[in-house]
Amino acid sequence: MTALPPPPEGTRLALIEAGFLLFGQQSFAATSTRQLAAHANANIGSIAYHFGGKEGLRQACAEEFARRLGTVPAVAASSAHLSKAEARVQLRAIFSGFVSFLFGGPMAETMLPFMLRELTEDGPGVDILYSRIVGPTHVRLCALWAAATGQAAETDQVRLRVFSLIGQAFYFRVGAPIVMRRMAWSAIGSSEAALIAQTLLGNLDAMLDALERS
Amino acid sequence: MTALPPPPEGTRLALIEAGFLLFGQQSFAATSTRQLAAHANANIGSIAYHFGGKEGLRQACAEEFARRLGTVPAVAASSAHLSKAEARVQLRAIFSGFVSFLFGGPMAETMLPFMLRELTEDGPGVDILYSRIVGPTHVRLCALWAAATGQAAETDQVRLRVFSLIGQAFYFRVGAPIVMRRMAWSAIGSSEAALIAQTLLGNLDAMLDALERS
DNA sequence: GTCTATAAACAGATAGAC
DNA sequence: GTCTATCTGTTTATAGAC
Repeated sequence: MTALPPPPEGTRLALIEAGFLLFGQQSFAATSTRQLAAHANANIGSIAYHFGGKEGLRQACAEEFARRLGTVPAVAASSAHLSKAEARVQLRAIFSGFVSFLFGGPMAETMLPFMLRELTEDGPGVDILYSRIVGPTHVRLCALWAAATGQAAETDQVRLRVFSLIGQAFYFRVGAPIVMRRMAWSAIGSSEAALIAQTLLGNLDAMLDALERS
Repeated sequence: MTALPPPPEGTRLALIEAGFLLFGQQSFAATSTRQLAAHANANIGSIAYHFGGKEGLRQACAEEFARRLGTVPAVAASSAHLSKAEARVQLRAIFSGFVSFLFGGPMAETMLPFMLRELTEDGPGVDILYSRIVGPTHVRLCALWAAATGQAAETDQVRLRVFSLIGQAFYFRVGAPIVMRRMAWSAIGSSEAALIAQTLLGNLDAMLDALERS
């Protein structure tokens, strides 16, 4: 078993936290090393010392993001011998947890905006996120979907269906500024997140029902 | 009837096109006025002359985006007296058109990345996009949804359901780097877009069926 | 390992010739 | 309307004291 990297501490950690916050809020390009150092109560030179430069800090943020996500209790590892009903229950639970993670999870505040930026800027975080988190998790979700519907897991159809499921939740996060206007919400707190989750779980049931009937 | 603003021409147009391309690809902050001028085959001073500065060019890009979207044949204006079946047909057509727009439309190449950036950077384009395009269109979609399901249109439930529908398509665009890896696609062309549309139209039917049965 | 001073490049805005 | 030269400020990276 390979040793996991140790969590960062001290100035190094403070700079990474500043990176999550500022890169996420303002984008990578718009954030200056002076701002980063100020938020971390460090000096400008410390960025070069610890990470080699601004780009190195970005990389370190992406790796720390993946490291922390890796410590979250993963979705059920095995779904080979689940009944349809059991698989549906698990899917609902995972999906519901995903919505909570997006809108209220402990990492949602700063780390998630950072990763959303990496995605839209096609930064180095995308590779790390996909290979360590999204890829493996998507495979497991496809297996669960297959167990819940009786379809074969590794088909384009199932993969796309699972992405469409994730996308519904994801949009409410990325498109939050738009959604909030239309819903006349001033923020998306726990009660708004509950409404969203309710809508999306309804969709999940509708999709599963439709596939079971056919 | 208020006169519509005339389409921009010449250097002004060239700068706006450069803005779509570069702001969309690199973000607003990462794009320099020199780059913009070079892509437009203009000089640096022309940005100040035509738009007052870099921020003014961004605003002009957002306005031009909305102006062009406004020339696209709008979704059916009236849906008051549609049967459930007719409303479903219209919803399917609009939704299918939305997927085509996202992945193959003439504006998809440069203007859409620009607006996605505006969304994640919460730029001035969001206001313009919402008030002129998204807001009115969402209202009409809710009316169609209501006609197709028998629900009342202007409820939180219907509004969120319609957003969840849009979000499915939207995700495939924003999360394209992720999706392409998992699907082993090198690009999302028309055949991949057709697969996505097929998946999402299946979801739409499943949702409508579920609501009709209840 | 921390911090400061400085260098070299680059930014956006502007004044003014044409 | 177009283009150039320049001003002023800021950027990242680095060298070197502590």
